[in-house]
Amino acid sequence: MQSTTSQSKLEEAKKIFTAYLERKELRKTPERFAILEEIYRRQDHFDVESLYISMKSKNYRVSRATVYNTLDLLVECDLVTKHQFGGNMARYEKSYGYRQHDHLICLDCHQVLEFCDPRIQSIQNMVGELLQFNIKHHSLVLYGHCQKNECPNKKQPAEKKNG
Amino acid sequence: MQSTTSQSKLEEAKKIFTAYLERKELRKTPERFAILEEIYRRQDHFDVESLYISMKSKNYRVSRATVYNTLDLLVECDLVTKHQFGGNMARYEKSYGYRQHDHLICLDCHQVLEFCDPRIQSIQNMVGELLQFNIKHHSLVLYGHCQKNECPNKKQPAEKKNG
DNA sequence: CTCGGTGCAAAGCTTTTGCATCCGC
DNA sequence: GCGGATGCAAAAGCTTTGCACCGAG
Repeated sequence: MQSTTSQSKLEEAKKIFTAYLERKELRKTPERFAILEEIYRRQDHFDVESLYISMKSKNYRVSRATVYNTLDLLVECDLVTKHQFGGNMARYEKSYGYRQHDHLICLDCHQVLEFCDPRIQSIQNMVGELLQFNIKHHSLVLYGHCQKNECPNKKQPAEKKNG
Repeated sequence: MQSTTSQSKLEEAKKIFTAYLERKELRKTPERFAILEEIYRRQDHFDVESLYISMKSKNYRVSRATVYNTLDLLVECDLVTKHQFGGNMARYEKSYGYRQHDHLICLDCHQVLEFCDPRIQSIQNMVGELLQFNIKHHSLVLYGHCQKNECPNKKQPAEKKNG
């Protein structure tokens, strides 16, 4: 049962993006749609540079400026989500047709896992009510040590003083 | 009943920092303690530049390099917490003797509010158990529109198409 | 044809690094 | 006095901006 395949999500996303561009009276340039396609082909939490590189490596002629500009548009129409996972560089992921989720990041190998918990929505509602905020979105990230063998710091570094 | 005043928190923090420096065999330089004091005097969620500027304006001779270096040490011994609230620049706040809390940020005026909810701890525990992670800390930030009069975008811009 | 969008490179900002000097231990 | 820590400035890394050209409407 794949009622919504990766491909159909891309098609839906294109329609949404088109409608958004029309509503804002922005131009439907090939670069904008190429970037949207590249993003929906990806599965990871990517940064701007890696998206730029992967388009360049396919001989697509784009500039970083356009990638940044288009990402802003895609974030604004909710087709892409932007994250600040702690480094100095933003990370992005496609978000149309994917369940709302939060993230878990390994402090050692930096892998990113996803999880869902309905309580976050309740907290969001409750706090918004309590503090009189009209909450639009949230960011929850848990940081810890994973237990994979590939992970560089698998064994907890046991508090060594000077021996 | 102010069993722990702001002043006594600073004193406690100094002891913890001293112990930490000794344990790590690092030097107890005046700059390090001056930075700790300045941080514990502050009440806001500050960035490096504003901490640096406020020390400079008091004619204290410090460099950004030392501020960055010391902040790393303070974060490592849990006297200061580092946040990435979405911009490209990190924000910090003192954390010794203050209750664990999360943040709510106005998308318009960027004010930062704090709130507590015990359910976050449960989520953290549950997810760590489920995904086999040894979770060390988390970051939950809610973004929304506040309802203060001072706020620049007080009135919600009602989806205007073209007229 | 218009003027918004693009590519490229330069500039901007935050953070890190190199090196001579300084001072805690 | 030794070697870690500091101050300063230069460099690095991510993002934004300026400008001439291009192409969507």
